Amino acid sequence: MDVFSAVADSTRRAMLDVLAERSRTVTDLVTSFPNISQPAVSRHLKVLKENGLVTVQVHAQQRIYSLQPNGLVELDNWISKYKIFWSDHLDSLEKYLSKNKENGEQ
Amino acid sequence: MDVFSAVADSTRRAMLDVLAERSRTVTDLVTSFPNISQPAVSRHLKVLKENGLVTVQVHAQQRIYSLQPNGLVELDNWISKYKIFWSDHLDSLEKYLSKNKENGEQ
DNA sequence: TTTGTATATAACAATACAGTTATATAACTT
DNA sequence: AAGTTATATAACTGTATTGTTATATACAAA
Repeated sequence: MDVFSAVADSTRRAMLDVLAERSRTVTDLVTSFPNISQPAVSRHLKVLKENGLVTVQVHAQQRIYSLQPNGLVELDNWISKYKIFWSDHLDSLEKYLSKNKENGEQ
Repeated sequence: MDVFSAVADSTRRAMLDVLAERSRTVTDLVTSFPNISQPAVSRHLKVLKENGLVTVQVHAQQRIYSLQPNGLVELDNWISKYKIFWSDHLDSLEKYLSKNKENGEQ
């Protein structure tokens, strides 16, 4: 599975959100996601790890998962190829902003 | 299906690449993707359209598909939430670049 | 050294998804 | 009008993915 599919799952994206607050053990995450079982959480974490989205620190029996940017950078690089296609939109935004500035409107 | 799943499919990403070169009819795209059938192409285009990744212009019996940035902007916005997590990496890149500049490389 | 805690993996079921062929729709051509 | 071209949709199939429960592993605690 690649990083695109890794973030395609909404549960995994929610897990990234939780990990963005702070690092968590698997048990912490199981508590944060009462809808799904512990094995399901572990497997999601495996996918996230395999795609450079989280790292693990071993701490006795606990595994502490942390957000890692690598996978997201890969996604960002992919998107950047297409950014030229929304320069028009940005231009429009710039025009809109400068026009309103002239008019004294926020 | 959301925009994350829309770009999770490698064929759809390849279609975006082809459309990034220039707008195409469905038949053009079918030619560009000899591995898959015309109905498969049409369904991929439907997914891309539903997620703001392409637009369609009707031209007689032909449909001309063009890349549209909306869906990609949505993805970019999502990623931007996490960009703070790779500021360290960017710092490293800056250091790397400035170091090589000093050394007269590249 | 037995019991408990934390996590991962195996095996399986249900669902989602991408592919196919066949067919429908709609516009152009003759 | 009849045939052709361009695209979409329907129905179906195979595979992938997510979830489950049961179990294995590995360390900690008593």
